[in-house]
Amino acid sequence: MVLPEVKAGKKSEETRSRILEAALAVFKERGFEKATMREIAVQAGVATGAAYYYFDSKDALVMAFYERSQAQMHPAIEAKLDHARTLEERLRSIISTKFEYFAPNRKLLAALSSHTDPDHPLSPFSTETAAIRLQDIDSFERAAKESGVKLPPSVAPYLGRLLWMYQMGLILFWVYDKSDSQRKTLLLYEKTLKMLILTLKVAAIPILRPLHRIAGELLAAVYEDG
Amino acid sequence: MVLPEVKAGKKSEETRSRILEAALAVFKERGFEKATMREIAVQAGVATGAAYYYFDSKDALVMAFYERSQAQMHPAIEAKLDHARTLEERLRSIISTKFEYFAPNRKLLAALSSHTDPDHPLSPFSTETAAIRLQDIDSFERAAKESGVKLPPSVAPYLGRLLWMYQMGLILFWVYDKSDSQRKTLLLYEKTLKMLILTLKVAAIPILRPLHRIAGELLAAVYEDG
DNA sequence: TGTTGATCTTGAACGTGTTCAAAATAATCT
DNA sequence: AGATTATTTTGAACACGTTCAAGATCAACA
Repeated sequence: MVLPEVKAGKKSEETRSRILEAALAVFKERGFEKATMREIAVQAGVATGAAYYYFDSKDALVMAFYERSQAQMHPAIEAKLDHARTLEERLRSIISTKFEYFAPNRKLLAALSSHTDPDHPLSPFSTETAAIRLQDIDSFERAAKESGVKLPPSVAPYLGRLLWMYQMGLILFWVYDKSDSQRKTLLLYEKTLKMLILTLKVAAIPILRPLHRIAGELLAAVYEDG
Repeated sequence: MVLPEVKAGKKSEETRSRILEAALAVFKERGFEKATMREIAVQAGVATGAAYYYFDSKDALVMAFYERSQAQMHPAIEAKLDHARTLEERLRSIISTKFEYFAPNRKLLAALSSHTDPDHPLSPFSTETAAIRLQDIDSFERAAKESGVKLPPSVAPYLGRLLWMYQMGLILFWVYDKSDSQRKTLLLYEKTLKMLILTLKVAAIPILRPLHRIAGELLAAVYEDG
């Protein structure tokens, strides 16, 4: 018995993607929570159980969307990173790509960011989303490294993860931003990015040394194994 | 028709609290998600529907626990604030009280912090939890004000809310902290508190002026109405 | 082609949170 | 007390996500 996802089959693959498309359509119409598996199945022209033959759960449908998104975004991000110069430009390459790509499905993204529990499959911190997360963190690491930003060795190793966290916070804010056209998020994005760059610039002044030391100790301990 | 919560009745009040106690017991035994309303009702010696006569939903049971906790913690916190001197001591008064009080129910707290959606009743950002949140923010404001910390007027008005956010982050980390005895949280608490105090101390140096300006603009815009 | 085994499809059934009409009980009024 | 109203209690029923045994379809091979 071969797992359906792995199989190269044609008909099967078509049914699977018909179910996924139906799901995304129903999610868009009703929102994730109000969407029912029965309606998704009907929309896809299959029995309820069929959806579960191709996807483990309702959550798994969102996960499939997330994985597909990442597969499309990641190469685009890597390409943009090639042509960016400053750290600011690099960070913008990553973050803006995500905003633009997810914009049509901003509300569906809530299903992916609404869970803080690292054990929940859809949490940004779960093992299920680990592959995507690590890929993203890599991009941030590359952005930082190649832009030649200088940081004390006690915090430098964590910069990729910290920048990923920063971006996650922006996205979270965005998902629930009720201001027109999410203008508050745009503001948060612009201002915090400026602050970040500025902070890195002044980070080297001697009076901030003790802060670096404590931050380094903290990061080492918190990230020690997980 | 008088709402049952408002009524001063004796028998009724007793049933209500028996249901709440049963709920907390079952939550503790099975965890919030695996606990069923039917088991809670049985444990309380009532029919399933009775739980819904006294509480709007399963979530509402957690909310009742949260409100009861706050009713007990808030006076304790205010009292401790009377005897604290430095800002650090004041912040410790608030935060440590919460950790100590919630420790026996740490995992149940996950039901309260697992939702980032401000529209979810149990979210720390929801209108349902607003009363508790505002009370807490008041404590932080008082702590900051009375300790005479000097901040530029562009960011000073937001200090209470920012400190509340900081504490919320600590609690969130704590709830999911899998290290033995949550030692990572303790570390995060100690180090970040030191960093916070240190940051406020050096905040006045001229080179950081631009950061204050941007931060002020950001906070004003983000908090403009909500 | 007929047979066998893998793949796919079905829809009934389960346990869940929740609702609600009906019944039981308590409180109030005449 | 008796009647009337308000409060409390019940448990069956609903819609949901999910499971699964049974059947239908397809692929490979003799």
